[in-house]
Amino acid sequence: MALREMGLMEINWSKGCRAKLPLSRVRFTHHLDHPMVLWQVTNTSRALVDQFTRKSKSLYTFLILCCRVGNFRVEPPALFRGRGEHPKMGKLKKRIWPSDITINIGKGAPIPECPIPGQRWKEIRHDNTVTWLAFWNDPINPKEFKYVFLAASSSLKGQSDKEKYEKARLLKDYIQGIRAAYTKDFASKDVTKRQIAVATYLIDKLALRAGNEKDDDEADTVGCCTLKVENVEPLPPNILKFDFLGKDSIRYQNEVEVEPPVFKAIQQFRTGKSGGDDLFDELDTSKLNAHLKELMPGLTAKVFRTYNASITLDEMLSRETKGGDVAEKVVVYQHANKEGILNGLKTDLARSKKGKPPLKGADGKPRKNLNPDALERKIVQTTAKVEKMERDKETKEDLKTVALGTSKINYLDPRITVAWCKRHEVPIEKIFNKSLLAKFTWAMDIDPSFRF
DNA sequence: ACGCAGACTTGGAATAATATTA
DNA sequence: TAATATTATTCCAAGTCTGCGT
Repeated sequence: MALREMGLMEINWSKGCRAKLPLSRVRFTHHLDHPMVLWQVTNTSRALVDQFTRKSKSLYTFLILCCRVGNFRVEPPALFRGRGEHPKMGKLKKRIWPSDITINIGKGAPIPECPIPGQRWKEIRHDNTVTWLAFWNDPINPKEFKYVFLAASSSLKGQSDKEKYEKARLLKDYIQGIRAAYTKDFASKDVTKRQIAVATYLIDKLALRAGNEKDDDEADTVGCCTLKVENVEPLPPNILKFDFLGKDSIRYQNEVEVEPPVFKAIQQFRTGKSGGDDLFDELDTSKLNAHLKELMPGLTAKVFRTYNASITLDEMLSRETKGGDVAEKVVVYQHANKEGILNGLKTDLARSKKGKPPLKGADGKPRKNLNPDALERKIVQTTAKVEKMERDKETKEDLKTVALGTSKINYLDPRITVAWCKRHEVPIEKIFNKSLLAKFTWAMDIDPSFRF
């Protein structure tokens, strides 16, 4: 790939050039094993780089990674909100000072001046095995870290995004075997094996998250491995009724028909336990992922979400695109996208649009008292709004009520979309907005025949 | 095996920008 | 032209997963 496409530019770092660079915008680093200058790109700076590139005659000494930084501001002091019933809600999030911040720059690079007189950085590191530019401890939970990373549009992020989708594509070659294996293990004599099999099935079929252990000072939410007995109710003959708070304290409620052996296994995992006990008492995410890794190199629980969302989009697009003009094809895409979400990630992406996480305060304090008139008006207004939404939902087949963006960003291989656009002569700008286009630069030159 | 530090992705809510309607 | 609706962007919380020391 050409340097330029990777967001890289080689420049001559001779004396003449040095004076012209807006040094206030320049950060030195050494990612990608090159001595390199990190540069927040603006039109002016891009023009300058072009100028240097043209003029330079002697040997290059530096690479400029011409890309944006993601979050370059520390979070200001505030009251911590948290989501759901968070034990630390309302805690003061204190100010971050330079003396809290560790920065990561190239060896021998000039240390950026500390913006507050009389203070200094906590630490200067020279670690080119990581991608962060700076970090500090989270003032709410000092055991955790906040980082400054590159923006999603950077080549570094693009590369790992691509790797993520390549891994999901690899799962295609293994999925049949994996499904056959776990189906067989539903009835295994070994409890651990049986639990692994059922958990993998739920992750695959329902797109549940892995479910790491959580501390007591975090909101009480669960994922697959941390499901409790009370979260999964077996309704004979073979329905499982799920009800739990997942990521971001979003409620997951779903009744699904499952294979009889799965139903039987769940019943058996529940026996002799009380509601608050772990359903999968033999399991945690590291055991589960260790097992998945034996089935496919690099396989972990989250890969299933990516795989299932992307494969669904790919299949739907190829099945449903017949003819029609660009506008009609865009509708086909939106529809496929929506179905993809509903089939694969219905669990929370779509659901989250409707219900709110329970935020009930301890005292259920009512909001500011409105006078009855205002209240009345508000109710009428809201009711009208709801009615309008109902109508829209029907007439537009619910297309607009599902946010298509979210899954596009994280779960759907952009090459599926780009290739489909090329095959059907739909301008990619009809599908991706500006930041998605920037984020998915790496996918734009894909062959039209690409299939996930 | 296990716990924990560390680094990275995911995702909803708030806010800002832009388009549409009255 | 102002009010309102829609879409894009920012913010930062909350997950996943790895690797390391014991």
